[in-house]
Amino acid sequence: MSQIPLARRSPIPPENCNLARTIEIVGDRWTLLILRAALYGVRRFDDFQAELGCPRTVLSGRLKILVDAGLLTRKTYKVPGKRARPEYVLSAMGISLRPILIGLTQWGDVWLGKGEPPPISFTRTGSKSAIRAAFVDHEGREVRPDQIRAVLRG
Amino acid sequence: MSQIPLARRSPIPPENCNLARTIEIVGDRWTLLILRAALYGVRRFDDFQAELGCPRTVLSGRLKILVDAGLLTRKTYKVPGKRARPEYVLSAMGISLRPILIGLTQWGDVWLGKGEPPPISFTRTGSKSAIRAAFVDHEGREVRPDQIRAVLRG
DNA sequence: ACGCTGGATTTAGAATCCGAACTCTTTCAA
DNA sequence: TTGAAAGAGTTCGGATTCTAAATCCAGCGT
Repeated sequence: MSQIPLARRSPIPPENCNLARTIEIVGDRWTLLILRAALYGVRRFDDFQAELGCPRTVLSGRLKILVDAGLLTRKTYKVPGKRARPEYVLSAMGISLRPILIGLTQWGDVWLGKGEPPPISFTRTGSKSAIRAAFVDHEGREVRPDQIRAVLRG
Repeated sequence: MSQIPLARRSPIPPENCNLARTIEIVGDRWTLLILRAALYGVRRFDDFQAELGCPRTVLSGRLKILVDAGLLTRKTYKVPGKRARPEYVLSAMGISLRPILIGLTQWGDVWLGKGEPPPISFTRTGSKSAIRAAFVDHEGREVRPDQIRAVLRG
């Protein structure tokens, strides 16, 4: 079934791979859920907390990490008649994770959705048919998974 | 900068979302690295361990989770003159995560690669130019990020 | 019988997680 | 002027989970 030939080691040690550095940042339960919420427009501490139901200590720590890493920007907002408060807004760096989050969602729809239609799907503006995360070449044409080749630098 | 309008909650509670179920499985440091190695062809316990440098207890537990979830299949291999051993081979379910791993890698290349060219890149078979993660419509044509709309079921 | 090898569990200590309560500051209302 | 409310955290034990290292176990070759 698997077309992947046996290997004892990967061609690139994980710690040299940018994937590992990425996982350092987003590779945990809460962080990905925080980013999901942020992509839907959630920005405030208590809103994140109500959304995730995670301990406030953990949320506070994760937000700090995401700000330090540059995925979130800490700004100040002020509702008239209320005191100024911080809000956590996605940076371009954070927004660019959107295809991956949607890709993960769609993977879950396919493999974990128990026959039910997915609760949320994505379309092009003004169209009805669904879009999906995929790979494209430099001209914007889809590259199917079996056409993908890895190329080592060297 | 952010075009995302403020929201107090996401339109779908995380626990109903297939993304959350996905994150339950792959949302930790080691699991994603295990899948990375598996996609490169690593299959055996000690090879995974040497590759990741993670505690054997953790590896053993994670492999069990991935087998139970259906991403890995536990098979038996036998080198003549040695005893039979289990090996952990990606199922179709596991292999279909490859685009996401590649997407994460490329995200890291862009945002975390310190000016260096990425150690590994991806192309279409027989081509030289790089591919990238994006969205496509049902005909395989790219949809730009600002054209994406989320549609709720109901 | 003995050691080797690869897969996996045991153990003890460190780090992390969790929930609940508490702090701090400004604003509004009595 | 006193006090309650709101939002964003921090503090605090106790429960999990992680880590590293040692150990166990089964079959193979000698």
